[in-house]
Amino acid sequence: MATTTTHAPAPLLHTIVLDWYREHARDLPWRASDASPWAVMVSEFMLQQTPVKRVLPAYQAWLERWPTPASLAEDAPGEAVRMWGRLGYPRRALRLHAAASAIVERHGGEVPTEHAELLALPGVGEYTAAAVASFAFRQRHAVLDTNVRRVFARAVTGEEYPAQATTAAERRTAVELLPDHPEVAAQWAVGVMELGALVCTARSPECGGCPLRAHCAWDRAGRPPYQGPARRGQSYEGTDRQVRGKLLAVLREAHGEVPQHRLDAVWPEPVQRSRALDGLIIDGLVEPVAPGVYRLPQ
DNA sequence: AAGTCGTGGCC
DNA sequence: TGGCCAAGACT
Repeated sequence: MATTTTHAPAPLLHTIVLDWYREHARDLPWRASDASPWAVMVSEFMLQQTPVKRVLPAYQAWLERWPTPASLAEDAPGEAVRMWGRLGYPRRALRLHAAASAIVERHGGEVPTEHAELLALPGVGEYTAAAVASFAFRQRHAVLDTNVRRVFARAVTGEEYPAQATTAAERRTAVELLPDHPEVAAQWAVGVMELGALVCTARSPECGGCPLRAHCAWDRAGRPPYQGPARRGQSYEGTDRQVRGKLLAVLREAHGEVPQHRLDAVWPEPVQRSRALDGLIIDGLVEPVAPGVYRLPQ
């Protein structure tokens, strides 16, 4: 099947994005030339669904305490959960700790360089494996995060937002547009992401400052609003997630064992409270030490 | 494959 | 105000 190319020649797009990135890229610590692969991996875990601004201080503190996978693996998983603080989705802390252990066990303490090996680590999915391989090891991979998907949806497909789940067509676009040379591909990947983060944003894109405007299908079509199915929201008030958050906050700040009554105090409804606590235990975020006594996992 | 999983900031 | 969104992974 022949590939239909409706966008500008790829090499032109590459030049535009690389030039724009060189001029406008944020100075983020995990992009520094001396950032280790481990540092890049830590940043990617933290950036899964958490904004850059909130990640920055946590990232610095984390790497000061655990500058290598081995140093984290030697500590208790509960310490990782505590250091995670209020970044949200604390299972990521547990998975990062498990990934560090796997790196020690399977890779001699060095972050693996192969995409497949990265993908096999706990908490590392398609995106994170590609991101670490690209950003830390300067390899050629299609890096499809929410920013890149949005830029492609607009510039290539002419739609305001991508579909809920990543489609095969999106992967084809990403691969088709990937520069041949690995180092150029790595710069392209981070450049498109940055463009999505700073200019081609979800709510109020600044098309006036977009280097791709002349080549953007969505802009050419008059920037029609999103037509697809309603994107499901993330309700939070009154959910188990909220209760879990409150319970875990108590355990994080306790530095030791916590009696039942202190957990009971955070949520009045006993059935939901109990269900939330059970969920935390099942997830390994909380450890029961005796009847009615809990702590972070050791 | 649609749901679940935290937290905070923005308009 | 409250819904929407933020470098996803997992089941």
